[in-house]
Amino acid sequence: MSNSSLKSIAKKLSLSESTVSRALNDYKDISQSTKKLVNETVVELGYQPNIFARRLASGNPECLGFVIPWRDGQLNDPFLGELMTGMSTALTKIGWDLTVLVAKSFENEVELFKKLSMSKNLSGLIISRTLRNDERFKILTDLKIPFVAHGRSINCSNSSWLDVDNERAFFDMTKHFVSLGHRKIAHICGPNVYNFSIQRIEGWKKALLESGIQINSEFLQVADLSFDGGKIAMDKLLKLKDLPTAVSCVSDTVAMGAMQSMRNHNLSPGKEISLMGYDGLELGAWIDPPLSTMTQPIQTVGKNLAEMLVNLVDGKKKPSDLQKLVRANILRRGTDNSPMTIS
Amino acid sequence: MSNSSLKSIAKKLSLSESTVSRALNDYKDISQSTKKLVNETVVELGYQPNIFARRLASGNPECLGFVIPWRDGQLNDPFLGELMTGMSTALTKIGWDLTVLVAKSFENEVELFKKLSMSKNLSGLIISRTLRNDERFKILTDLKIPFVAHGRSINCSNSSWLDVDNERAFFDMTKHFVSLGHRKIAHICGPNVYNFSIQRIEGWKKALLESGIQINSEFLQVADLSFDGGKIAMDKLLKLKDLPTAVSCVSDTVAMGAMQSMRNHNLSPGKEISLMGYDGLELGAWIDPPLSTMTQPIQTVGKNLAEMLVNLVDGKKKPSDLQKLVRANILRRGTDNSPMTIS
DNA sequence: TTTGACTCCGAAAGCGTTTTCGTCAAAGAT
DNA sequence: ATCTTTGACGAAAACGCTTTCGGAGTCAAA
Repeated sequence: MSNSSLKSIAKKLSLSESTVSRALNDYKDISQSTKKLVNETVVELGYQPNIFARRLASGNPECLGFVIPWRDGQLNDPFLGELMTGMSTALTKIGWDLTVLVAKSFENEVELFKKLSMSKNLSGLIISRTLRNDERFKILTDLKIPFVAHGRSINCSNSSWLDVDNERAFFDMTKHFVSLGHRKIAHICGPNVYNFSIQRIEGWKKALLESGIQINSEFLQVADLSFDGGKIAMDKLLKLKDLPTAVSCVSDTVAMGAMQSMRNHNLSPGKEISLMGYDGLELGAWIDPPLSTMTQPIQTVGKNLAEMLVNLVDGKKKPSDLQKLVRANILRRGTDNSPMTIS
Repeated sequence: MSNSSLKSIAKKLSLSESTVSRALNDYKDISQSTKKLVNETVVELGYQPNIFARRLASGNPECLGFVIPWRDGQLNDPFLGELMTGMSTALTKIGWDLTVLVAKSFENEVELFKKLSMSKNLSGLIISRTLRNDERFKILTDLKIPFVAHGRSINCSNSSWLDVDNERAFFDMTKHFVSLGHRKIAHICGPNVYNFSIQRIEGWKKALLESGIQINSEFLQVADLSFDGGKIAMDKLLKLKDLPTAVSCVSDTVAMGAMQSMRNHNLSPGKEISLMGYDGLELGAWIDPPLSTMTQPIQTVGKNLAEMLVNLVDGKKKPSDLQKLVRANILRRGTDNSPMTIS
């Protein structure tokens, strides 16, 4: 049971508790031989330190908080589990904990931050669902709460973040359509409150420009990040005189809405019009035809987020030194094909 | 900042720390007047107790662990977020924390349990994805770790659990098909290692019997809990001479696989053959035709799970007193219709 | 007046670590 | 041979709270 403590180890080795403690924490003023002895006794006795005592004494909570992105009563992020799995595995390695926090609204989230900054229960925070102009960056910085954001914002240059290279992803996607022979490539983007919406549009535009294709403003449709949003946006695209032959969608969900719209117009997704989503949702493979998309290594992302935050908390790095861009990869499943008639 | 401590309150009120502490913890030997005073000063100073000190002194970690159901590298539970949101909201009310744990395999999970039982870092555990014969019930009981299971098992009578009334759900679903005029109702069930597989079969059977419909053993197909599993199972059903007019599927995922199979056979889901899934996945609404299913109030479930575990930890109740069955509701979306030709 | 019960509070000993500081012997420098 | 450095460890305070115990005060009953 929890019988083993520092004291028991000290007694067994005829050492003082402080020596044992420092041996475990790898202090330089402890000889290698005693360190070895201590470590052996630790496994022998199955010693588990009392984390609360340690956290009290050291002042380091050794605990990261993940703010679950709960907004307007909606939450069904299929990545959540994988993301947290990544974080958790990274943290358990070093004996830290991951606790989850829920913010039901923006105000609620700010209030949460303030409480945390007072209680010092958490070493740092991981936030997600960043907006184009996300006030949380400033608030957390002012409150001196170490944090790393999953996603960027307009004012994140002095903060720590990890994001997908959205621009690159949609550049790649669009280029991929071009290489398949498409020239009339539309883009259904998300609301511009989200930073990634802008970035993804940018990638789409750049690829078109680089391919010598003029940008048709009618080919850019804004959509809510939902099934219905995608459907409505595609409805609009299908009203155009000159239809696109490929559509790059801001998310898989939106793409599935777009597919629904196409079916309503008696069009087969991937035939008359190709399309791709983004997110790599597994369920995209379950529909007919299976949706092509772009994936990112979510679990690695979670691991990286946690590791970055730990470095931040340890004070080894400044926030601005901890910024990371990961890359998304094309996953061809069925809805990206060559145009039926090369124009 | 974290300047305020028990001491500061005590000093301000000319009381001893111990009195303040007991006032906050609502001891009976503190007068109402001082309790009031203390509570006022608490809000005035914005006092936040140091949870680590409290947990160290009291011996109660005030912290629940949720074991993320990670198996064979697969994890995409869309409920996870909502479930944890429910738990977290219930816990924050009483100042407890929710930390997540990941078990990469069964062995890994058991090892985790053992460590926890030694370190006493957590007050209790919430486990999920219970099997028909789930060893974890015995292991956790033996280790004296308080826990509540999300889902039942064959040997859970002395433990605390919360589960959907699976039998009832599939009874209702099947009855619903009957009321639509169906008589030839098949069931695609899950692997029998899962407890709910058995229960759902049971519900299907009972409804048929109660409706005076003889059970056709060919109408029961086992499937892996995956898209492909559903597809394969439906392939088999479609090979029968006498086709079913309705199919009750163990999960939405399986149902979507079944739909794929139907399309491959030039059948329209919901026309020649009706079908329903289970889980209430939102994405079921995004496909064509939208999948009818059964839903449960996931967030409430999470809240209940947490509350049950807190009661268990507090020792107010015995595990066997904390068992709860919740009900799932039919959600008609499009694939449940009357048979084309009433037989 | 004494006794007892009851109310309210303070003193103090923990809880199990970390961390600073001091000590002491042995090794090195002068 | 003396002085200083270095290496390795122990003593003890601190972290901020909980909880037991005892004691002072009040009031009513004996």
